[in-house]
Amino acid sequence: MNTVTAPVPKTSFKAQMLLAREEAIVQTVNRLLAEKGFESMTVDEVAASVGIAKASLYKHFPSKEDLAAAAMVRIMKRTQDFLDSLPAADPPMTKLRAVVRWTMEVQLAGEMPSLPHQNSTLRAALMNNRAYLDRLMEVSNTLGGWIQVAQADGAMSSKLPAIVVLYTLFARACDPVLEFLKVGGLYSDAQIVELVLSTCFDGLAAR
Amino acid sequence: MNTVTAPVPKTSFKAQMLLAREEAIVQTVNRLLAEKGFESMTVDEVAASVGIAKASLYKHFPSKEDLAAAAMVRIMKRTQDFLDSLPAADPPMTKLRAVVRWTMEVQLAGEMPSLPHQNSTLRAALMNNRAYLDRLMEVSNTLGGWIQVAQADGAMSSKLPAIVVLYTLFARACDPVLEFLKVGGLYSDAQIVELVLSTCFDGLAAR
DNA sequence: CCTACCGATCGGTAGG
DNA sequence: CCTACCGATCGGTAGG
Repeated sequence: MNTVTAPVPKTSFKAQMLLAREEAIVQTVNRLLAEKGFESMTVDEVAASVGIAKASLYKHFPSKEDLAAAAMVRIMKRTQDFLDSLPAADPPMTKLRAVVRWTMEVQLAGEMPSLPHQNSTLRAALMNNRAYLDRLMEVSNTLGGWIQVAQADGAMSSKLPAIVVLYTLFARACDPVLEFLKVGGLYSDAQIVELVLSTCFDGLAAR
Repeated sequence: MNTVTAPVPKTSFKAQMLLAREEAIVQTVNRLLAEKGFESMTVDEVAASVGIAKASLYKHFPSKEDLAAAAMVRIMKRTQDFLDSLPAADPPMTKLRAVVRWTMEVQLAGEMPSLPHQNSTLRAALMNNRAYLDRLMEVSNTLGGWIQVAQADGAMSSKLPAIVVLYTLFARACDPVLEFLKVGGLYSDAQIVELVLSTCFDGLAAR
């Protein structure tokens, strides 16, 4: 029994330490991407913030792009976890509002990595990253299903193609209006979320 | 007469050459800012694209930030010119839709410099740039007036503070949804503009 | 011997 | 206006 079970916690402990360190790294990268974006974030900064040597960082991730991609995979996982946590019985429109509200709260908390710019090296790296694409597809499929049902039951506008609605929901996760309003200081975070949520779902025109 | 008029075209010619060069520089910077953003745009790239030496660039603009600020001032001027060109008799809501449509067309044409990120050196430079702040204020005041009238006459939702509406309109100028839909290739530029315009003014919820 | 990690420095390139 | 070049800092990796 000892000869069988003894090595297990040994390797498990090592692997656990490794994973804990990687989680700390990715969490730091996530925060820095939210604060300053991919181009302005430096690898030295990441290492210093985690409290390890830069060379140690490269033992875990082979490049700066891979570092950022891991953070993008993490936020996609968190998003999917949130989607899975929503009551299945809720109307699709309620769930869609809930996820947009959640992404805005994440952004206001400084935990939403900003999308890479069009001609970024990160963009190209993400488009070749299977783990990221799989997660993105998973979230898109879940949201896409809800959008179609919401349009079918009349809660959501049927004038708009589902893909346009999907992109619009994604874009709200990095809407600069949230930051502008926060800097303005006139409204609380909760008020900002509800205001932008209203512009998104109800529109600017009077109803 | 000659002694009076002769020197005028001489200095005017020199100044005209200077201004023409500066306009060429700023136009190039504007395009590059739209393509890749401030952090990824290099000064060497601007010089090469304009067709002058990098050192010559610094004869006109003292820093990379000033180069970018000149492009931001230029787009603000273009925006104000467009606002002034709108028929004064048009309802405010019509004019607000027109300006959002115009900014989207500019973005799709690759001529809308993307907003600097939160913790960018450019952001700080712009906040200390009188010319930029004056232009921004001018555009904001014009739009702000129209928003108030549109809310008073019932065309625009009165639930939303005017400042939220103003920021939302500004944010549409750099909405990533346009680029995503363009990359998707399913819709023409004109269709993309009308679709996103609908999400902005009518919202995602059915009416 | 291995792993994990460090101080120091690599080749290139940024803004100026 | 250009060629040449700087202090610094970038992403990434050497040896120990």
